[in-house]
Amino acid sequence: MGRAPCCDRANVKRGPWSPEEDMTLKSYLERHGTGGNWIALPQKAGLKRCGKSCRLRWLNYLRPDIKHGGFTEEEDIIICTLYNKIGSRWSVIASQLRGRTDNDVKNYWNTKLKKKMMAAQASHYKNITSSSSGTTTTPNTNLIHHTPAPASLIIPTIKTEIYTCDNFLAPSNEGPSASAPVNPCFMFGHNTPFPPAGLVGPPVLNGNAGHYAVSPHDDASTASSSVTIENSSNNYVNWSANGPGGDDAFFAEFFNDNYGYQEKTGEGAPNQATVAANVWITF
DNA sequence: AAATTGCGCAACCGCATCATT
DNA sequence: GAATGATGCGGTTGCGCAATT
Repeated sequence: MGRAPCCDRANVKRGPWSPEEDMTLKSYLERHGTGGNWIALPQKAGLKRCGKSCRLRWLNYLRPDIKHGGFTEEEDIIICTLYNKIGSRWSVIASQLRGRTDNDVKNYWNTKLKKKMMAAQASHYKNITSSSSGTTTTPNTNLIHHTPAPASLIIPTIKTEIYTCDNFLAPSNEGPSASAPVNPCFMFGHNTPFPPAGLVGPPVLNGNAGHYAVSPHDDASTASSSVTIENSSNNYVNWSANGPGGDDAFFAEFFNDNYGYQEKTGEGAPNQATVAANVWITF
């Protein structure tokens, strides 16, 4: 047996609210407040509506200081950022935007912003592929895209993903695994197309170590370089290049040339490049 | 001009969580 | 601790309008 409905559907009005109903509800709430009980409110206010419907109407439409439409670029960024971070928790996202309701943000995302973001992604990907050598390559959906993000829509990705060198195992060696982290097919996998579309290379993989990235100048038999991409509020790329022939300079140059990362200078930040803008990652 | 399609938005539904008894 | 009721939330639906055919 299902749960009993919150109100008698046969005796409540449904569908769009009339201006008279709006006025009745608004004036009642302004005079008495909710009284802590939405279920009893419609009867007290003289409305033939379900309490839940009254609550929704008030929160999404009648409440003072509600804004409708006209989302700004700044709001777009906040929504995208938070959606990346926490997913579809619209009430939390809406709470960060003055005058916006969860319903409004949800509708805006589903009807406009999602498409806008996807179009921006597609455009950015197209730019990358069109600037490559002209050979046709299969789009790599795990490719990591880097700045600059499309000027019209910067998508700050807050999702924290830390990849260590072990995440770059070659598909041919390891095969897909449900529990394995997403292989970004960066530039260190065995038998993965390299360079990825639009990028130049090649660093080569140390075949013995299997998991490690090494520069073309490293001694592949002994070097054990690794790269960590930390994509969070303190976006940066880390690398280490240990062992004989380990080539820090190569990685510094590689990230600078291909992604616009600027190597940090000074003590305390060796082997680390800060990202000039936000990192944009497609999974 | 009429029919069709697509879009935006308000509202509804049902489940999850919280509060009270 | 269990049962019950109220509230909050996210997914979905359906209507009205505009654009397109």
